[in-house]
Amino acid sequence: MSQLDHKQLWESIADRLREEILDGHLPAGSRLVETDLATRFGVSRGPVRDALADLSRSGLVVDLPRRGTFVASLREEDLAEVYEVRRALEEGAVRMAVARASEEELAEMDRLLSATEAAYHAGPLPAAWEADMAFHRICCRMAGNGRLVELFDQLASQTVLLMRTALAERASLAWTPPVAVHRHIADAIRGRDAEAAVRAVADHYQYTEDRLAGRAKTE
Amino acid sequence: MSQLDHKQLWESIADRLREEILDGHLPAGSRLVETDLATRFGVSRGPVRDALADLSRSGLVVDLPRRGTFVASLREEDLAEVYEVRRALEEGAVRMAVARASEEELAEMDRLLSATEAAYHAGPLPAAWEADMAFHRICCRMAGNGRLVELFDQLASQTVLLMRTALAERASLAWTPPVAVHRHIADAIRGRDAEAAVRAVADHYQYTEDRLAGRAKTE
DNA sequence: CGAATGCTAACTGTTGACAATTGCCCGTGT
DNA sequence: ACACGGGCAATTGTCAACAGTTAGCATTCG
Repeated sequence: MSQLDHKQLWESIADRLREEILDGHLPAGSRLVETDLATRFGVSRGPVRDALADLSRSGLVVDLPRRGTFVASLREEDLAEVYEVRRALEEGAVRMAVARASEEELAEMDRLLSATEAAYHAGPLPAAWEADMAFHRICCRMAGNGRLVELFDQLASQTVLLMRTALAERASLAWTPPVAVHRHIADAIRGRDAEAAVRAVADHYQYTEDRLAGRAKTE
Repeated sequence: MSQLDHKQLWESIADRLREEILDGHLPAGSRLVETDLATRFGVSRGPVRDALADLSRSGLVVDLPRRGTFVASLREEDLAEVYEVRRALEEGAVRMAVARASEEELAEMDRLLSATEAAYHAGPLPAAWEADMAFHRICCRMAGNGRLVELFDQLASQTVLLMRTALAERASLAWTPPVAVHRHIADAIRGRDAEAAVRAVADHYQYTEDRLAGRAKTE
């Protein structure tokens, strides 16, 4: 594992920035000045530019030419877009997972499912959301399609940022992960029932979208 | 439209490189030396790096750290991956398109459909493939989801590169766009029948995958 | 007093150069 | 003849500097 520790400089920077954005340390709309970041990380502007380009690809920052890069401030229509694409992706993912999931992966899925329930009952919501996302991720990984996982990860980070910014504006958006629905998905995959799995994912997202739309209206 | 003609330098370079890769002028596996490209385009290495990073995001080139960037040489398993993700994405896309497609977009779709048939009957296959891809693209655009279109475009360029490299190795992979299946999809969208549209897309990709798998076996 | 214009400061896009690492080639030893 | 090791060229990663552009502010004119 000598080729793996050779992490490119801009990757480390991107990781740290991503972390600071997702944990709210860098609020949405913040301006990211290349020079400042360069001095802060003790490097030149080159790697910083690369890191920002990567974050821009992930949709965590927006890059206005000649004007600078800012932490993305995603709106509710973005939330809807992200969820729509995630639904399409995950419906396909579980169909593939039904055909390919290994026993180890199924066990891992069960473990994450229990973790979600535990976090849900324990109380602190952020932990539950993290577990929720991990469950969705394993669903995509079980599809055995690297490109699909990559796209999901992009959408996942956007979801996290979205939840944070949306939540900062309106606490009423807070939600609890639907563990019961997750279990439907898990059961369908374990039972190798493709149609049921797809339907379970569709229900899941239908529920989520309805919920968000409902909240938006009641506000 | 004074802000649109200010195309970033690296964008123009990326466009030209993408073109040369997709039309086969730069064969798969070619080494792309930053210095050479810089002198060739009359710019510095900076914009070239940005352009290569963008192409790397699209999956058209692979970037080995400290070793260089090469035109991606995609294999048959990559083809399978790309088609799987495209299927998932487009199934979702047509479901949204059924709910949102405007009359103008439907007309555009019909136009592209006719163009595909015309190109198919005219003879030159590359033109037919181009029309085929344009049809798929309008299906995604009708979904009214910018992120989805972006992801589709990435997968589309990979598909083109893939078809070219695969075809160079084995001429037996040549195929003709299934215009009849396209018409099924178009009819379902125009008829606002979501389930039929999804089924039509699924059939389309099932057909394509079977065909590719069959060819691979008979060879 | 408001709006338009010119100035200033700051930041990005781009450039050229330096340093570090990699792969290759050749010589040497077995 | 072949494997191994050292030196060399080539190429990337990184850095510092320059020039163009943009936003903000003061000034001036109507």
